[in-house]
Amino acid sequence: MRTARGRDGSPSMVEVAASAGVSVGTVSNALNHPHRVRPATLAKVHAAIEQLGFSRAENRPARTNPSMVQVATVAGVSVGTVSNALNHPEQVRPATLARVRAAIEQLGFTPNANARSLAGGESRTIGLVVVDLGNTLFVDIARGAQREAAARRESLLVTNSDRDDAQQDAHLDLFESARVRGVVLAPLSDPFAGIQRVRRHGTPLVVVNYDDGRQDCCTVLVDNERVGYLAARHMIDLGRRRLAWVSELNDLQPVRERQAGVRRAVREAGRGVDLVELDTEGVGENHGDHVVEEVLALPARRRPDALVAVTDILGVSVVEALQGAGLSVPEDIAVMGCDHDARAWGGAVPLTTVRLEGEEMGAAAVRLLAAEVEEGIDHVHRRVVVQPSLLVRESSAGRAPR
Amino acid sequence: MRTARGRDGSPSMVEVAASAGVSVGTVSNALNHPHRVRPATLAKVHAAIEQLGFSRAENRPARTNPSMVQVATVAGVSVGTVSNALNHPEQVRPATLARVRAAIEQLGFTPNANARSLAGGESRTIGLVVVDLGNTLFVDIARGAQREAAARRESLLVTNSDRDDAQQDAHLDLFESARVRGVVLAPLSDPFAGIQRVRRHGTPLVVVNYDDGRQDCCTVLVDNERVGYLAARHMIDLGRRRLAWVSELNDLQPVRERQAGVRRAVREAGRGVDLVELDTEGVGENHGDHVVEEVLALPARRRPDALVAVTDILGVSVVEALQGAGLSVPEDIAVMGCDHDARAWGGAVPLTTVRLEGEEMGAAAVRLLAAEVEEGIDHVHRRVVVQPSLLVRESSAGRAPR
DNA sequence: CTGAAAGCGCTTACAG
DNA sequence: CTGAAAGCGCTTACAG
Repeated sequence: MRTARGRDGSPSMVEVAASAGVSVGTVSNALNHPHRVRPATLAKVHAAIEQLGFSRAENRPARTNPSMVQVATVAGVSVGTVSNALNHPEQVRPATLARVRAAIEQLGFTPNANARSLAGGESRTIGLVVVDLGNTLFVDIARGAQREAAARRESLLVTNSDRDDAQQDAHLDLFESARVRGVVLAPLSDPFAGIQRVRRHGTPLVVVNYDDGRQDCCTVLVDNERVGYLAARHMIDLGRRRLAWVSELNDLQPVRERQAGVRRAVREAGRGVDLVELDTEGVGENHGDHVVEEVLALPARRRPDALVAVTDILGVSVVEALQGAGLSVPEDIAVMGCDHDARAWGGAVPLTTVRLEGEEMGAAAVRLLAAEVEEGIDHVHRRVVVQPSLLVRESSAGRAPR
Repeated sequence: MRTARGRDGSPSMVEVAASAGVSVGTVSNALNHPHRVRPATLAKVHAAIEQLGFSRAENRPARTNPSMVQVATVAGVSVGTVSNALNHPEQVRPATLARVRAAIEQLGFTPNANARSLAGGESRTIGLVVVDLGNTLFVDIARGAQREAAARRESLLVTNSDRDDAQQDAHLDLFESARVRGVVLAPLSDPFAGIQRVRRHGTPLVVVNYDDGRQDCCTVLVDNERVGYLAARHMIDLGRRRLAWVSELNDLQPVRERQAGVRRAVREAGRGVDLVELDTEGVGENHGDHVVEEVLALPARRRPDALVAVTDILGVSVVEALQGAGLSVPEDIAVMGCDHDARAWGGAVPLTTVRLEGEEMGAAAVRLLAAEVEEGIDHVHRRVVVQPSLLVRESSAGRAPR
């Protein structure tokens, strides 16, 4: 078993505690708040400290990183050569390189990125400000951005604005003051102000998942029209003929676009396929109930045989309400959602959905950022539209034969 | 409507596109890949560019942040005074302060945090390395850490190691090279190597959600024994008498501890309450089926009336399997999970669970880090155990009367 | 291939 | 209360 020793081999508090026959917490108190410890115990602890030669100073070394000057001294070269060994090793004689690397290893040298960025005038980190890490889509975006950044030998730093505009601004400023190479923003609402905030400094910026229609910066978007189209088309392909679009009727861009896609699929299908649009007055976990009442109130021949919900959360809610009313899914009514939201994965009937490909979105954002950095003054903002994909599960297609 | 103009009022590509009657993409192509654009269109775009006085250089200003020297010049003071205005405003005469602030505002000055950290020798950002952002617990931890950091006027930067030790190491090094004030690590597995990696530089470090038993650093832990105890105790309080512990039988610390808590609750309940322990051979989405078969195979008088699953994911799986077998939850058998995992929120029957209080854990970690920074050489590592709490929902208590 | 020196944008004693 | 100057730890031309 490894024992808990300081790097110089001095005993740790764990060993003191063991030797004194008390808990580590008691040792801590004995050192910091001796009045909280009974005199007898205090004596035992001090005896153990004495015996083991324990010293707090050795136990927790002061924070100190060796600098390039020290590396240079140990290696017997100049600071410039250490820098070259780090950044342009091909320009350094192999023997020298070896000496420098040995010194780096020996001292445990970790370059100071702040000094590096200051002197070199560039940073290799990208900042990602995300509206809600509780939503799977944004975790996927972060994952994809991370992957693409790593492939380009850049680091990704994430920040969660948690649906708060003030935090979002603070995080944009944070990355600006860190002089990151660029910022990816997945905003809560119209990011106009945020964009200005970043761009007035000329910092490259990519906005993800929000189309402000202005093209002030590069953008990565979901083709939401296609989300709706894929969903409705799937139901039609399964032979369903009376579709219902289940959504809150609001003006949010993604909602409108998905609805348009559903309508197009129904239109393309021609006669024989109908569409009814049902308002849930909300997209929360319980908003399925209301819609299901509406569905059941319809005369049998007009009752839909397929429900497409605007989100997975809503879709799950609808499935539950249907089952609660004694209907079976998908036999009586097929149901699906949109988003591929992990919070909807636990349902009684696995929900068919349209997946948004967050990882691809995150990766595309980092690629756009890299392009903007490379192209410099010649850069022209682009928009990338990531295509969603259908994910068929039981709520539409039924249980696969085993 | 706001129009998309550069900060100097020059026209944007959007306006060029509108004026030429083409899409923004076409303008982009006309500028960057003229051969892709038909000559007639090209002419229209160039005419519009001519007419509007559009210039790419103005459209995307080169990246340039004003420095304190420029602020000082505009304000008519020295650089040191600007610095004081920023960091020790109480030491600056009000009139001077106002001039400096006006200059900062006018120039859009954002201090360079790298230079600041280098000169001042300290940073106000904390790094959080998290094992899996897809798991709600860690998102909650990040949220709590963020909140506590903000309250202390520090920034939190998050990194997702995505269950990959190599990434975890890379992220620890990243934060080390950024000379952050301290690091919070929620590790995948035994973090011994990672801890050494950070601590050899004396960087403050707090480990969350992993008890390595060595006390080399401050730690924030869940009381997993109590997780199990609360769960079993809840079932017993509801009048259930034949409990089953449903879990993969493995040696993971949290699993062992939760099991111990369940046993203690049953023991305390005395005669009349039994416990059977069922092995799921996995904790995935489908591992409930196997256990339910086992349950149904038991003679009626030994069949459990309450199942406690080690995780929510498993709990949801168990509920589904029971319902699939025609049993009702909680009437025939009450079920609950542990973790309060958002991925289990969509189930047909809302799952009773024991919540891990991730936000509190994240906040506690930042507090420990702050204490370590303040106490310096006198710091002694502490461990904070965060108490879980019971969250009662339908799967154990049934539907609340409406 | 290597070294000496300037400079990145700040903060912090220290004078005044 | 304000300014001049040193220095944080690097990178980058420029000499040699």
